[in-house]
Amino acid sequence: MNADPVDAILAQWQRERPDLDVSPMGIIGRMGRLAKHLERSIQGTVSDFGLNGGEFDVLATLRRSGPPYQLSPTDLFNTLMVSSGTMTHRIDRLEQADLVKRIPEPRDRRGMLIQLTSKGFNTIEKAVEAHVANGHRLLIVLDEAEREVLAQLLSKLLISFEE
Amino acid sequence: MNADPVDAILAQWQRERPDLDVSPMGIIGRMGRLAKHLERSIQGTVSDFGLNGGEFDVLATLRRSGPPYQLSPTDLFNTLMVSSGTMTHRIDRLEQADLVKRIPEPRDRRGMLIQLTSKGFNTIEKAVEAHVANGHRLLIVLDEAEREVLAQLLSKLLISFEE
DNA sequence: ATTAAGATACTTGATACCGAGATTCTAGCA
DNA sequence: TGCTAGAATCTCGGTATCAAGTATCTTAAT
Repeated sequence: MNADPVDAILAQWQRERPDLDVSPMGIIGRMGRLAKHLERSIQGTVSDFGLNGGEFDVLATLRRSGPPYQLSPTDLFNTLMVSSGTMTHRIDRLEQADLVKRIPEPRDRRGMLIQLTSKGFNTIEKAVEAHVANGHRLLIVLDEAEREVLAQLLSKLLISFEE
Repeated sequence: MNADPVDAILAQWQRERPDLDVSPMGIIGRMGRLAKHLERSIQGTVSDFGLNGGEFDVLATLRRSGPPYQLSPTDLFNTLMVSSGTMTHRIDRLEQADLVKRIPEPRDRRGMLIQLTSKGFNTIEKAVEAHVANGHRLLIVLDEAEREVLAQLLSKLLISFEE
């Protein structure tokens, strides 16, 4: 049973504040650190394709939505949990790189649709493959059963937030 | 077996790219979303004490290190996984708010030690209590056994990153 | 004592993000 | 029809972050 940095943190709290049950930090702290590690690994993978993590997320969201590979900015920032201002900025950069284009929403003149260009499609196609391969590599330390249990527990927790 | 947003994402990929095994995204995607939710919840909790998430982390790290509640900036940014520039900025703000003070490291004139002030100590004492209470609330959907399993799996994964 | 190598902290410049506000438009109701 | 509430997008100002570079200092070897 190896120790990780969070075990040391919990031990410190136990010593300093024995009156507190800090066990939630065992989960929350690990989740925070893991998310940082994962984000850095993703960043490193997709930078080979000229993308950063946020840009990758936008392209991937459009790609997996299926033909004609277009979504509204509102759909995109709701899906990706960022502000509208952040999404405008991301779209600006992706449009400059000719990876997406803005087209007017025919049924609502306020709205826009963001569509993958063919260059964007080809880019995300390769980037996703690299991302998935990287994902398998990152999770190599967990066997199939452990991954299943972990995904299930994370899902349960996630549902409690998303309602 | 309720569904979460990530299940929908996996189903989309299955439809669009049946050649790819995107199962790692089931864990990585959930972890990313959960980390965002957790970060926002923490932010909301500690803002009652005039802190943001990063400032809370610094004060908590000093507090749990025990008397005399002082660490070097290098220890702090290594522990918290941020750059030295970020840590300089955080310390600047905390020092302005009279929550920490910089004192010269006696044995190394390059170095500084960051020490909790009594105001900083009192602030983090209350903030940690609120943070811990919030943590229990966030994890309420998991029973004791589930939390144990989750912490264990996260730890296993974390260790694979931190070596 | 001198020098070289490495450690430490800070500074700077660029980037990404958020929140609030401005603009434009739709939809529903009187 | 005319009006109002709200939606969709973008703009703007402020802040947090990182990476790279600078200055200072210690340590160890000569």
